[in-house]
Amino acid sequence: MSRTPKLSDVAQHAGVSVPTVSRVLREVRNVDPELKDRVLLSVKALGYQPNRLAKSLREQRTGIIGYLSAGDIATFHHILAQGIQNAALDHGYAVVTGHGSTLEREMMYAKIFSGYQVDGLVVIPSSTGDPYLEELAQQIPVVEVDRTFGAYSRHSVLLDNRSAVAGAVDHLVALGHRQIGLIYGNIPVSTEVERKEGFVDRMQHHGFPLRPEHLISDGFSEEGGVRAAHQLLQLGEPVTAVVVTTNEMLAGVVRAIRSLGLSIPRDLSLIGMDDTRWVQMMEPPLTVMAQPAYEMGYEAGRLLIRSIQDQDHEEAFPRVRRLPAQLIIRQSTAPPREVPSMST
Amino acid sequence: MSRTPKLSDVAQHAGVSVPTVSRVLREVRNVDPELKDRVLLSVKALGYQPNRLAKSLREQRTGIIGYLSAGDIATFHHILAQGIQNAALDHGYAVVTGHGSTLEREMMYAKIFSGYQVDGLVVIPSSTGDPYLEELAQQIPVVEVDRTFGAYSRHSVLLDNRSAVAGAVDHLVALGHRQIGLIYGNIPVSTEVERKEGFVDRMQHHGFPLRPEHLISDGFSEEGGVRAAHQLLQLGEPVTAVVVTTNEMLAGVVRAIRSLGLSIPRDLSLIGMDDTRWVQMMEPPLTVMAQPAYEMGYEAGRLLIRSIQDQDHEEAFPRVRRLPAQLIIRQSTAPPREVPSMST
DNA sequence: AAATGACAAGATAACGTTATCCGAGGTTAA
DNA sequence: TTAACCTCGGATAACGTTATCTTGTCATTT
Repeated sequence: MSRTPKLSDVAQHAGVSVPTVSRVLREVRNVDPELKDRVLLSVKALGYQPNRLAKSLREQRTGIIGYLSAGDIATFHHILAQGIQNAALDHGYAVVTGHGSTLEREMMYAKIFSGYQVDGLVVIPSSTGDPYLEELAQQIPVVEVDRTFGAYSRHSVLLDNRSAVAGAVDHLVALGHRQIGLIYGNIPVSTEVERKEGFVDRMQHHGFPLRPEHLISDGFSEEGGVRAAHQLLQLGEPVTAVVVTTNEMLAGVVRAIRSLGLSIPRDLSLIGMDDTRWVQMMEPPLTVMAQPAYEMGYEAGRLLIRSIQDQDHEEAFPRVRRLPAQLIIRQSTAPPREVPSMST
Repeated sequence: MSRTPKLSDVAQHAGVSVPTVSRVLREVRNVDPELKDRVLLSVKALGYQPNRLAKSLREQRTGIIGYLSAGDIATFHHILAQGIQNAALDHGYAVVTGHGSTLEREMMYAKIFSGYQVDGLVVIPSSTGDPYLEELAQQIPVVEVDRTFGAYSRHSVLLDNRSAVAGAVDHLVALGHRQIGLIYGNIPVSTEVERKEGFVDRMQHHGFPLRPEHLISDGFSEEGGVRAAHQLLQLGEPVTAVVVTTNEMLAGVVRAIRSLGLSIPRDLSLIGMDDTRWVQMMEPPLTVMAQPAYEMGYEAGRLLIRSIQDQDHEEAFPRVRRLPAQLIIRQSTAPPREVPSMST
C-alpha cells in the first residue's frame, strides 16, 4: 500500500513550483506551454491523482451531496446495500455509493472514490479487468460481494452457490423429478459458474444422466429467460422441473411458461432465485432459493472494516466467506404428473 | 448560512488552547477537570461539530468506505437514488448515502453528513421535526423529494399527486364505475394527504356523492392494506373499484381480495401505485399510477446542485417542482359487472 | 535540599491543497 | 527613454484538525 504522489512530488519531478502545477491542472491561469508540457508529463509519469480532502478543506466545499432516504427497500441489491450501510454505521464509517453496471462506469467510480481517499471499498464487480479497481486494490482493502470474476483474488462474501442449487435439486428429486432443467446466465461471473457446476455435481451425485440440452444458458436478462425457457420446453423429451439461477431470468421464464399455456406446478415445477415480492405475489407463489442479502452486505462491510483496521496481519482471516441460501418451499414445486418408476 | 464554529472558537470561548480542546473531545490525555468542564460547556454553548475533512486530512484516514454496485435496481426508492447519483455524477458531485426509516436514524445521518461538510442534501423525510435536519438546512441547501411533512417549506420535488389520482378516478369513471373506494396510509405525509384530497376533489368534480366509509385509512404497511381492504369490502353497499395509494398497501389489498375469493377485475377493479415488477407479474397485471422515479431523483439532484451553486439568487426558481404520474392501464380495471344507468 | 522525573498545557508543525502576495521581466505609451 | 502597466512564476499563508515538541510546575528521591 504505497503512498500516492502529491502535488509537491509532481512539482519536483517537473522542476516547477507547487502552485504552478496546481494552475496547470485547474487551467486557471496562463502558464508557459513549455512548463505546462513538463507538468502534464510528470503528472502522467507519476500517476498523480488530486487529494479531494485537501482540496475540499481549502476550497470550503466538498462536492459531496448527501442522500437521506426513508424509503422502503426491497430488491436484493438494495437490501445488500442496507447491510453495508449499517455495518459502516455500527463501526463509525460513512458510505459513499456509486452504481456502475458497465465497466466504464465502474472505472469512473473507482477513480472518484480514490480521489475522496476512501479507506476501503466494497464492490459488486461489473466485469473483470478494471485497471482503476486493480490499482485501488493495491492501495486500500477491497472486498467483493455477491460475485467475483477472478479467481477469488480478493476478500469476498459470496453465496454458497453450490449448496443452494444442491438444495433445490434435492428438493425436486425428493418430489420424484428426474428430468430437471437448468436455466442460467451465460456470463463468466462466479454466481453463474458455481450454480451451474453445483447443479451438474448434484445431478451426478444422484446418479441421473445429464442431458446437455437440459442446461440452457442465455443472456442475463428477462428476455434471455424467455428465450431459454422456450428452447428448453420445446424439446422432444421435456423436463418436469426447471431451476433458474437469477431472478431476472426467472421473470422471463414465468412469462414463457404462461405463453406456452403450461401450468405451474402441474405441468412443470419451478425453482427460482431471490425471495422478491413478485415471487411471493404471483400465482402460484414460487419456491425459491432465498439469499441472505442483508447479512451478505453487513458481513462484507464488517470484513472490509476489519481489513482496514488491521492492515498488518491481513492474512489472519479467510479470504472467502460463504453464506448459506435458504430454500423457501412454496407452491411452484410438486411431484411430476406421472412419477416414473424408481430406476436406480 | 452562518459559519460553523471551529476548534479555535471553542478554545477562545473556554480560555484554553486549541490542542487542549482537541484532547478533551478525543479523551486522549488527562486534562484538568476544571478546564475540561469549561471546554465541554463551551462546546455545548457554541454547538461545535468537528470538521471531518480537516480531521481526515490530518489523520490520513477518512472513515468513508465506498460501495460500488453493479446490481440491478428495481424499487421506487432505489431507482430514485439512481437518479440522484447520476445528476451528481453529471455535475461533478459525489453522493454519500444514508437510510433512515426512523426519526432517530434520520437525525443520526443528518449529523454525520454535517460532519462531512456535505454541500447539500436530498432527503426523503421520515417525519417532521428533525432538529438536526432543521439546523443543517440553515447552513446548506436541502431538497426534499417524494414527500414532505411540512408546508413545502423547502425546495421539493414531488409527484403531482392530485392529478395522478384524478387520472385514476377518471379512468374508472369512464369505465362506468360510480362506487369507488380509496385506501390510503394514515400518516400526515404529503403524498397521502394530497392523494386523498385529489381523490375527494375529483369524485366531487364528477358529482358523485362521497361516502365517508369508502375512504379507508390504515397503517402504511402491507398489513394495513389487508385490514383496510377487509373493512372496505365487507360493507353493506360495496364498491366496484378501489384505488390504493401506496405499493406496500397495494400488496396487502391484493392478498385480502384473494382471501375473500373475489376476482379482479370481474368483481372489483383495482388501481395501485408504482409500476413495480410484482404488479406486472401478478395475475392479472395491475393498472397503476407509475411514478417517474428516476426523473424525480435526477431532478432533485439537479435542483440541489443548482441551489448550491447560486446560493445568492436562491429565490429565482420555484420551490416546489411537480412531476406527472403516468397511468398504465392493464387488466385489473374493467367495467363494473352491471353498469348502472347514468344518473347524472 | 538539590536533583531527577512525571505530567499537563501551550506552542509549533504537519496533512495536501488553493488563494494571495510579491517580484522579475517584458510591453506599451507619453 | 522612462514610467506605467501587464504577465506569469514562485514564495507564503490559509483551510481545521491532530501529532510532536517545548516549557513550566509539582512531586519524588537520595
